[in-house]
Amino acid sequence: MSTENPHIQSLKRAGYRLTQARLTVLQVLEEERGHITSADVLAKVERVNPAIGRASVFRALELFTQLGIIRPTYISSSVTPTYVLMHGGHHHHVVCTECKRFFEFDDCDLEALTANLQASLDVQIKGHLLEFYGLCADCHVADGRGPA
Amino acid sequence: MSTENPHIQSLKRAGYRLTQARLTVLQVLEEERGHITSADVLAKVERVNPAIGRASVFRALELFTQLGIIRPTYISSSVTPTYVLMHGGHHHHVVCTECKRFFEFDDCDLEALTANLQASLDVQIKGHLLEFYGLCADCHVADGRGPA
DNA sequence: ATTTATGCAAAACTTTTGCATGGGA
DNA sequence: TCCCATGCAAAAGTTTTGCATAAAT
Repeated sequence: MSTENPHIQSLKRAGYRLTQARLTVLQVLEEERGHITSADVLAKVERVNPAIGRASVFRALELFTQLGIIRPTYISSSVTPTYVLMHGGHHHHVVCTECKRFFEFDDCDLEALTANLQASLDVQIKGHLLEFYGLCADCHVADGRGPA
Repeated sequence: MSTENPHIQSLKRAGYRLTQARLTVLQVLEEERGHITSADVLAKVERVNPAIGRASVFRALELFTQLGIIRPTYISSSVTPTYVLMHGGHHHHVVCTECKRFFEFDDCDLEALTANLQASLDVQIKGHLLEFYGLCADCHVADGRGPA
């Protein structure tokens, strides 16, 4: 992870220090291709550098969220949040509500809507979250749902 | 909350019993116009009917999520999930990341994208969640962010 | 009548906080 | 050197589970 890394730039630009804890959390997030839970981040950070404390991991996740480097989302019915690294501001999912698997896509074509909302509500929009829910190919074959 | 309530219909149709706990949680969710945290649901349910236990509230939230009646999401940098009732499949927000206020809108124009995804991924899409994040008029006036 | 769903209370986790100390800038 | 950020460990929350009982159908 070089110093030219855009997320590291975000940290520096905002005046935060480039500490071992923050850099390691960022490294773990970048090694993860999709979503990752806080528990997984904790485990992987510990594996990379056991000297880093849990609290610092949570503090980094919170800071990164504030800075827009990651976005916490829900992809399952569970209560454990997952984090996604924001690359270029676009990262979306189609989540199967049955098996919880998800598919990613980047193209969302929301520029017009964004411009519209900014004008009508007088807000500065910095990002968005778009998720579709439904049944994946495997699950929409036979789906009789009911009480266990 | 009448028996014709579509969410109650969903429960019945799926073969689940219409219990006090479930109906009360649903009532609380319907009284809430926007997002609500589990803690708030717990508190409001307790206010309406103190005889209902916490566990049942969580069980209801999980069941409703499975049935697509509500959707857990993240709207702040915190780690507490919030739940939104899904009305008619369209209900969106612009959330101010600073003051957490949010604005609603219904028009999202995602039909083309939906059709596209269904075809390319072979999924049956049943709904979607779209949220924009940014700064509201009050908050984008003076915002110098940085280390405390 | 049959079961499903419940309430309770304890257990299991997860996340946050306070504070003395270390490490970036 | 300065003071931001850390690690530690305990506290504070939150969510889940097991089980006997209540209450929907």
